[in-house]
Amino acid sequence: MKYKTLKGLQDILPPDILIWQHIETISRDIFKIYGYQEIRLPILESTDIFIRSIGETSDIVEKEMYTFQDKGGRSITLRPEGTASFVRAYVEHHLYNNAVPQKYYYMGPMFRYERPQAYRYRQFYQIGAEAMGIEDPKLDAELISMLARILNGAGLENLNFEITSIGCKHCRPAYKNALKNFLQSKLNGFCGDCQRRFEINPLRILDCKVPDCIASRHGSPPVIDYLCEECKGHFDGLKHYLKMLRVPHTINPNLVRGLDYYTKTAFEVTSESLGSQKAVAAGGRYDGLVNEFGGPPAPGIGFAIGMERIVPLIKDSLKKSEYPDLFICPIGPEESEEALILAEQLRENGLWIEINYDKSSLKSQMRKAGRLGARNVIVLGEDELKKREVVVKDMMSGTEVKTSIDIQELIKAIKA
RNA sequence: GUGAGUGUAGCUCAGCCGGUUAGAGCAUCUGACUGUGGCUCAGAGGGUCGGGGGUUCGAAUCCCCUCACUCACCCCA
Repeated sequence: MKYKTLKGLQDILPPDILIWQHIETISRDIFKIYGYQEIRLPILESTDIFIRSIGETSDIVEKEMYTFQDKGGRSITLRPEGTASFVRAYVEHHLYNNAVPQKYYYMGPMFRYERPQAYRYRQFYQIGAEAMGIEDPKLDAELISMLARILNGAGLENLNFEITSIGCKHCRPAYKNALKNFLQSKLNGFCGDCQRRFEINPLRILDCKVPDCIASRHGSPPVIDYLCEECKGHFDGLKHYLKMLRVPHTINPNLVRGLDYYTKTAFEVTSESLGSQKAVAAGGRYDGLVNEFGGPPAPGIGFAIGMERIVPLIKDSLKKSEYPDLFICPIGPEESEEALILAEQLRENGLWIEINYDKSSLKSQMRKAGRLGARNVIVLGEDELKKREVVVKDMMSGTEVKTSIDIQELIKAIKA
């Protein structure tokens, strides 16, 4: 085969697309009742937008971005995530001047140059939400509740909601130091990756799955003990409100985010039904990012759902296609033209009509109608045109009803 | 970037201790039934056996290289 999709990219075809549409519809419905409005952002951005927000030493920036030069010599990057572009737009259009909270959602493709794997693609789709301008943890709780509502509404079950607080620019450095002090002496007991992490991002050691590392880090100081007054209060508030709203969740102090801009609240939703890439959605608060982009010190919080990771968790029963209301079998060339006209007239009334285009035996036309799953069939022959009468055959029951060739009469017979 | 596994028809796969023209099921198309589908039966189309090289009288089968896909590490939605 000569041409195929690039590595890590995929075509999404029927009937799978029906599940995608289902998820999108549910999401839009729920965003609406929470007051989130859609925004559409460019897929390309200036490279420094991502470096600035995601962090220079993050894996995404270091080795996963699709970056190239445009014809003007500018460095351009296909967005690896949505929040950076969103914040750029938020500042660029002064959206912070709108009444708070400002709430937006988006759906679209993201790109990361990674080795493809189950549920991990180089072009992948996210549904994201961002809520701006409110610091109160009630908003955090509400956002997480909305996320739960979307995922449950889409038909997902057995999800784990994990939350934590990773502190802010005031308390995180102290924690990082405490953690490094604790790990320093035991460094030899850790895997090579963790030894590297010790320098780059020691928090990530908490997330390592190597048994020796889990043992070696046992007894390490939890982030939560190092939160400053403000962060602690915020986290306590979040826990309280989540409980109040009955959003099932667990506290996971080892939860680590790969992006630099997160502050305070961080959360992740996982499913045990997936492979090793089991995070179906994740998000957190980013109170410093807008300011970083040249806007006012506006707080923000958001999440992103990974489409490819929730699609396989949704029942195949939703893949049931719809079927044509009527298939028209013309017998000769004259009838064939008549069928073309009749089909258009019926479509005016919102019916899905299929006709047979080439000349083939009635047998073969019927077979085609059956294969398409057409609800009804009519045969157009010399007799029918002469008498202006057709027989509408119900393909499920096999029953036949004689009807005059009149649009309203036909519709009545088809819908019966 | 690292490791392992898999590449034969549109799909799922058999064939792989080398041996004529490479098979099955499903799917597609046609006919039996000149104007009525599904069931049944008969038939047809569809293959560079991932690609290249080597061993051999002879390679889908054995060896080497390569490419692609898959899963896992890493990382993350």
